[in-house]
Amino acid sequence: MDKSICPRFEKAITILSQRWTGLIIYQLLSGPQRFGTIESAIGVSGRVLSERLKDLENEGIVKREVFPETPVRIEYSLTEKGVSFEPLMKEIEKWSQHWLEPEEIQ
Amino acid sequence: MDKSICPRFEKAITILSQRWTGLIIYQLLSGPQRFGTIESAIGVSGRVLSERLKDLENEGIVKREVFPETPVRIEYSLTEKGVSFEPLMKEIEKWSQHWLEPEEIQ
DNA sequence: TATAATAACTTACATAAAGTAAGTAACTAA
DNA sequence: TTAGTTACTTACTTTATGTAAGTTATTATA
Repeated sequence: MDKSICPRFEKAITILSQRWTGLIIYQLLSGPQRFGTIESAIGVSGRVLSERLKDLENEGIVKREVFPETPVRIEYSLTEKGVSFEPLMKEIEKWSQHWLEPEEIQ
Repeated sequence: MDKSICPRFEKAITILSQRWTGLIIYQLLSGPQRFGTIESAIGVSGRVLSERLKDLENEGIVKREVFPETPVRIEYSLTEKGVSFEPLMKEIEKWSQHWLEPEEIQ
């Protein structure tokens, strides 16, 4: 190995390269959401979603808030650091609209 | 499932969420490179690199060129579609420099 | 009082993806 | 004839993810 890649860049792309992470952040950009909503919106399994949300919380990207109602309501939302992914997501959107044809997907 | 996410966006983020894909594209942005160079630059295993390069060729993102020297030289480079990832990579770089501290990385 | 419902997980197990290291092909140099 | 070089491929192991059932906590319903 001979890695000359900036470690900060590498860390960032490692976060985004984790399966589901990008979609979770993208989904939360539309506002705070519950576990089950994210799960069905992006089609991730509960097992992995649970794992990812913990990781993202540890990274300071996602915030978890408990509302002691019945049944309990838990909302996930983006921190400032999480919201800062917006320009990047816009770039992905822009790229996809320019370079991907609807018919050639899948 | 209830997916209301734009399929083009989803496809784009699926490409980027594949482990190593982003780093391979980033690495090739600095110019055409050989298999072994990419392998050691980003630290991916040959087995997976081989797989990813084929995928990226099929997506029209990477181009493979054979030079019949001895030993044979094969160069991988980005197509126009591949180069178009540059602004996106710049955004990742920008984000990482703003939001990641060097000391907190691994 | 017992049962059911709901949300957010967690656990156990199965399948898929990625890592490791040895092997192959094609060619030249020693 | 043997060794070296590059770009892979193959067989096998380890890790990640998917699936589906189970758990916890709380209230509503029969």
